[in-house]
Amino acid sequence: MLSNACKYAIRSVLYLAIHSNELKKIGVKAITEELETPQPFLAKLLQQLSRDNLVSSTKGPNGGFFLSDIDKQNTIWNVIESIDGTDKFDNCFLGLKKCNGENPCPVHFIVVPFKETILADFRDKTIEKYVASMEGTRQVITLKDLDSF
Amino acid sequence: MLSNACKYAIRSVLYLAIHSNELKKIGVKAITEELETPQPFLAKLLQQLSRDNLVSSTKGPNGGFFLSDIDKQNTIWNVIESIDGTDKFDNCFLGLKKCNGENPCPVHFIVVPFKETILADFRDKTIEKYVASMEGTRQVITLKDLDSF
DNA sequence: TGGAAAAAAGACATCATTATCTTTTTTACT
DNA sequence: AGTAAAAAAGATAATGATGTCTTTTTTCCA
Ligand code: FES
Ligand code: FES
Repeated sequence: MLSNACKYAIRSVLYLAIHSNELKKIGVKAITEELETPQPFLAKLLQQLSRDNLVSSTKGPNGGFFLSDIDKQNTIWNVIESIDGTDKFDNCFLGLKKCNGENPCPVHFIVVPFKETILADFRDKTIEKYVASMEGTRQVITLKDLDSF
Repeated sequence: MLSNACKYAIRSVLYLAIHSNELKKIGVKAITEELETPQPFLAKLLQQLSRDNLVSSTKGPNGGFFLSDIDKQNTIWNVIESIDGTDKFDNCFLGLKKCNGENPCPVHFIVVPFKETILADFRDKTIEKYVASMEGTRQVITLKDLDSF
């Protein structure tokens, strides 16, 4: 469904939402250590997210990445748009040209409710709200931050 | 989720289940035209399925692929095992090392019910039953076979 | 003002998936 | 027996995703 790149990106954004702010920036190195992702690869992804104004960054000593309050008003969906594009969400699970209820493949009516649920989650919640709801249910984005809340 | 290869394979098997039998074999060319898949690529996949006894075939004039009654007792899950392997079904949707309810990622409780539903569908229904239930609900595996039932 | 820290940018390398091409084997039919 | 049809097998190519390396730019701080 999502590429590795996109998974890394989403977890990075959530990580930054939880652990960073304008006053506490985090370097690529620290992020990759936490998320256990390849370092230069994640750097590229963060550059991309930065270009699309989904994360903020400053160069130089004590620089690093962080999420501003404005950044936190974006959604996971925006991250997916930036890294993977969202086309694939329209594809049929079994590879039919079109996914629709008129000519449904055998798993269509299993897949669509799932897709709608997760899509609503990604599209309608801001990063800020996303993180808030994670705290409530003790969900994690890295095994290392089990005790972060 | 599934690779293109696996999607092609699943649709081929279902296609053969519907349209072929010991007396009516179908060549690669005809199948690829129906399913709109790359011809030599699908040939490879059918070879693989044949090696794993998921489809039957005969060489020579009037030869081709078909599903025997025994073949129809297999499942979609067997096809996935043969082409993609089933490891990825255990992976976390957001790329965590492990997917489990103790350290769930933010979408874990959305993904798991879907996975269980579709997995049950793939694992517990024989191809034969699968096709039978398709007929009931007018589901398709190619836009071309809308009028096949 | 010089040096170091960090992101940004660009070029390059590796790998798996996807796809094609060619040759061989089997088999039916004349 | 000879020929043609079809799958089987093996070699090769193209593509995109993944990952790395090097250089440049920006910025802080001493
Ligand atoms: S038609 Fe296949 S998932 Fe909708
Ligand atoms: S932990 Fe992510 S899907 Fe289960």
